Amino acid sequence: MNAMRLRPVVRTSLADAVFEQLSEEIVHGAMAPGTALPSERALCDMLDVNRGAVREALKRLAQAGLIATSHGGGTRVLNFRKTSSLDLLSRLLFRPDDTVDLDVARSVMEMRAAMAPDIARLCARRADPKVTSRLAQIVVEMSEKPDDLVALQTLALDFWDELVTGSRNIAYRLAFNSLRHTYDQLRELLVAVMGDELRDLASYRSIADAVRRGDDLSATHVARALMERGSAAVYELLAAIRESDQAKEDA
Amino acid sequence: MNAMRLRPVVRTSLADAVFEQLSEEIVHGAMAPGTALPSERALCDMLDVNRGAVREALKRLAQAGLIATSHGGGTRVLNFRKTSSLDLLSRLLFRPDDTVDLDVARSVMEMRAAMAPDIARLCARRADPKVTSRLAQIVVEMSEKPDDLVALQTLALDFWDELVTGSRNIAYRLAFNSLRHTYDQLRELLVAVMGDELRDLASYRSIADAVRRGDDLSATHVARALMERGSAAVYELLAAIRESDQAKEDA
DNA sequence: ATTGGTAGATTGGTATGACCAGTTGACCAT
DNA sequence: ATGGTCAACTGGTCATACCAATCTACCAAT
Repeated sequence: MNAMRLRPVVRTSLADAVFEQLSEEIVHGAMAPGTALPSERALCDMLDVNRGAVREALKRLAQAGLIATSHGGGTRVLNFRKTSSLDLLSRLLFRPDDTVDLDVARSVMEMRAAMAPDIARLCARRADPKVTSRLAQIVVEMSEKPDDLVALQTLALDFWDELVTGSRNIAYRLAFNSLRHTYDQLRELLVAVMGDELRDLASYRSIADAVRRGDDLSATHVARALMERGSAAVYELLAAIRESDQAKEDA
Repeated sequence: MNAMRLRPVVRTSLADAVFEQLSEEIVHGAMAPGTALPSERALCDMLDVNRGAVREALKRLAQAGLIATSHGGGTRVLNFRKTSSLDLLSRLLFRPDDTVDLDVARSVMEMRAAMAPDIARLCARRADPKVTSRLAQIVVEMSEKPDDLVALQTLALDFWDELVTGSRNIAYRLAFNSLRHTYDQLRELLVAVMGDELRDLASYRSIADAVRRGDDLSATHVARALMERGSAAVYELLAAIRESDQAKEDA
């Protein structure tokens, strides 16, 4: 009986908690680039933790491109739009009030739509038997549960994961990781509206076939069409949400 | 007189030095995912630094998606191909012997070629007067030094930076940062071979005009053609290097 | 008026040693 | 086979120094 469905308990270290607070403050609080952070010792007092925890958090912030420290000169906030990498995306997705930032969601959909056709193209050019058979297998699994949207969503993500692997492009590989991580936080919200894309088994099969044949043109075009279906639906949803938010604001 | 051309001296903190060593070991040494790292105390002995420095470095590695720590359970190496973000790209570009990893270089060129047309498209749809005037200004500056390839390269990067800003897509914005950072390390190597692209002032002007007019189709097509010119040249160079390496290996 | 020097306060960087808190595995009782 | 216990190990937290770079303000020399 799996009825109890338990989730792992989350333990958060102090350094991680400090990182969360400060990164939130930087990306969502209005800390202008160039602003000086409080000194490490001051942060210790404010947060009531020891200096080691603060320093570990600051190192992470620096690694994420959010701050820059200089020995003796203090710590400053950077313009993360210029210095951060894609992994920041998932932190930008939710606003402090836990609502979704629609611009971020739109950005993700746009980028995946641009990347997917090229990923399919490269995969068709370079894929090895291992990848093609994995793709075929995923298509089979999709065909076995044509009505389980949640399962289809997972399988579709695995499908794209495999395509990315087959594209042998490390930049796509790393970018995909960040996009997927961000998208994962939207899955529940999008699973229904993207139903048309997820149920389009013919397209997935067509891509898998094109990859097997090495037909990069076909893979590109089918992938583009597939992306456009899902994207269009999502853009409509985002527009609808935007309107409804607007209405609330007017009230 | 700027003849002496001095560069800032680099100071490296202990934590940063530890981070460099460990990350290098993980991405280029053959540390299989799942491998356990030595304990923090063991690393202190091996590296002859205090534990704080080690922990700060480990926090950075975890932030970069290279390792995962569990309280009491040790620290393990992750599969960075699945857990890292684009900012790892610049670390992958150079091999331990300081030669360029050609696959990484190719990946960067491929991704920029796929992103650029869509960035131009979105910018044309959304650009505001500030962006369009900045673009026009950059084109003017490019026209003023049509033979200074190094200057043109910088201006071209600024041009694309501005297009990315105008696209109002935060995902592109962050991805571009990482790609640019990686590309910057290749600038000297590529400036000559990409001369055709960099000197193609007509295309840059055409894109800037299309953006101003809001002509997204035109912006897309010109950008695609522009990218293809440079990419083709670079792919030829990479193939040539590969052959020459092969020849050396046979000798 | 500009340049260069100095001293003190402030800030980040390093070091040590201790203790808390989970994990693991071996051993044992049931 | 299951669950309990304990010792060893590993990461997490803490307090307290002290070193090293910087900033500021003030001062001296040119």
